[in-house]
Amino acid sequence: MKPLPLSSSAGTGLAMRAVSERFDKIQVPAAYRLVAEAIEREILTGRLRAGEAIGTEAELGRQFGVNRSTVREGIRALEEGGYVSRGPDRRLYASLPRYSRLSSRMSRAMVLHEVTFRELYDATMALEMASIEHACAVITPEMLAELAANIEAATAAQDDPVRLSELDSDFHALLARASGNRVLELAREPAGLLFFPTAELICRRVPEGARRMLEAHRALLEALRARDVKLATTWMRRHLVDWRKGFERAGRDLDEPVERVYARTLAPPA
Amino acid sequence: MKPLPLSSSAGTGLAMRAVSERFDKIQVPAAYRLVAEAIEREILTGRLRAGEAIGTEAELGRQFGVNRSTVREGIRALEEGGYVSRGPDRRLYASLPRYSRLSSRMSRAMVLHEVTFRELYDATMALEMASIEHACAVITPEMLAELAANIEAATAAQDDPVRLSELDSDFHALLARASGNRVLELAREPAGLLFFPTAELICRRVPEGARRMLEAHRALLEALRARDVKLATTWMRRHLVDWRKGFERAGRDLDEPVERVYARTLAPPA
DNA sequence: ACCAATTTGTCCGTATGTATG
DNA sequence: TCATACATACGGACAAATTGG
Repeated sequence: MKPLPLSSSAGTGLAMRAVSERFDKIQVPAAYRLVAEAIEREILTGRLRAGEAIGTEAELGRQFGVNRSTVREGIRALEEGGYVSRGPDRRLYASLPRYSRLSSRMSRAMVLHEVTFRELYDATMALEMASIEHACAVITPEMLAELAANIEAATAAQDDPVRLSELDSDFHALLARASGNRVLELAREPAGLLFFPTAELICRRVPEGARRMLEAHRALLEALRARDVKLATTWMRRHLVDWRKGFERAGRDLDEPVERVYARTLAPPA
Repeated sequence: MKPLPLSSSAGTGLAMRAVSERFDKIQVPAAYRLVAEAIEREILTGRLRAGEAIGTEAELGRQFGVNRSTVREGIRALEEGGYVSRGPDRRLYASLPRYSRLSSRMSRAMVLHEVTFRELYDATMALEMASIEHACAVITPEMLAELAANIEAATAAQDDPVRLSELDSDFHALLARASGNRVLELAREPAGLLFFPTAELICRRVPEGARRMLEAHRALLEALRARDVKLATTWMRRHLVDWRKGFERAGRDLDEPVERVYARTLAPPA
């Protein structure tokens, strides 16, 4: 059994090479991969726009000069990547990879790599602070209304930990969206998908958990309304420190790795 | 041509449904997808560990009771997701999704969604500040040595913008790794893949660009050696503000969307 | 160094179910 | 209702690469 080269790959590819070997082993790309790359390239360059029909499998096979089975293999890869999808009529359409899909993949990868709650906590702290800071500057009345609706729903669901943790996730997702920064929104999502569901655990184990969470959310909303960055960031920090205290009071250790269990519940694979 | 439902999906799925329709349309999952999910589940739950052999296509077909072509389609999807990969012997092995793969896909998605350099800049600011802050606390002599080596290489390559921007990317990737927080490392990577390559442009257009970049990197390294958080964060902020000035002096506008061009050069779809 | 077995990559032909007109 | 077009899946076939004797 040969060890797979699972190169973690940070840093531009400077692969070590034995000096005795002058050339890399030549490898012919598989036909199905060439098909996939050709179609992907059309989308990446914009020649194929999202929503446009790709063509039938048979036609693609004819164009590429390969068998239909080969086309199908390429299609499967593209489908997984989110670059093509099937319409209601089962035909092929070009499509843009959806954020949510990518985020949940990242989350699952983090679970498999056994990241700890501490890593999750520290990263979330940085990302949520940035979100609220930017949101303060650019938040719209519509987003304020959505946040208020979220808080209202949470107030009504104070005794339902499951629902409450869902609403907590949503609240912070809304905040990120309110920041008007999609890069930030995207960056925080994978961690958020693992972090915020723990609110359920905390609400179950810590009596005042739900109350403190709601109190923080209300304060955050008020600070946003007043566009008071200082106040908002203070409350966000307090909110997250609260989470940490609750997590530990629930008998958990920050240095535990995130459980595999989450990987299953995450994103029912399409 | 029907509009594809590209649901952006923030907020827990509360899909609108016409009241007249009592049931969702029933849909049978495709066989190849069941194959893929079955194998993916084995890996997610840990029953199949990374590096373990999956079995031959023919054998899988026999076990699942489907045709080999169907197995192959499922394999293609899993391959794209990073859950299985081919060994040097072309056999199938379970595998963990690699960060770099996921990151570059995120980057490409951001390009396709036409995020702006401003979004990239603001997010990078937050993420790099957090990285350097944590790195200050936990950096190891080994990582300090790697950073020093990077700076040395950059000093030697002062007149080569391409090489210089590669080294800039690497420097910040190393910083993130030095933070000891893989969640943070992962969160910053997609933005980093788009942000730091712009150093090439800046070095070409702004005469003092390379010098200032190196100066900042050296100062960051010194601050890390001294474990001086205050100094380190100050320099990081200065470094990024410098980037912004350089970007604008190069005649670019922060509110431009990131070019499609990048999507092509990004991550040759291995 | 040669050979046999195994396995992948690709291709072909066909049957079936379903959606559209 | 019928006919067409298409995706899904199956079975079989062969060349090339790899492995193991």
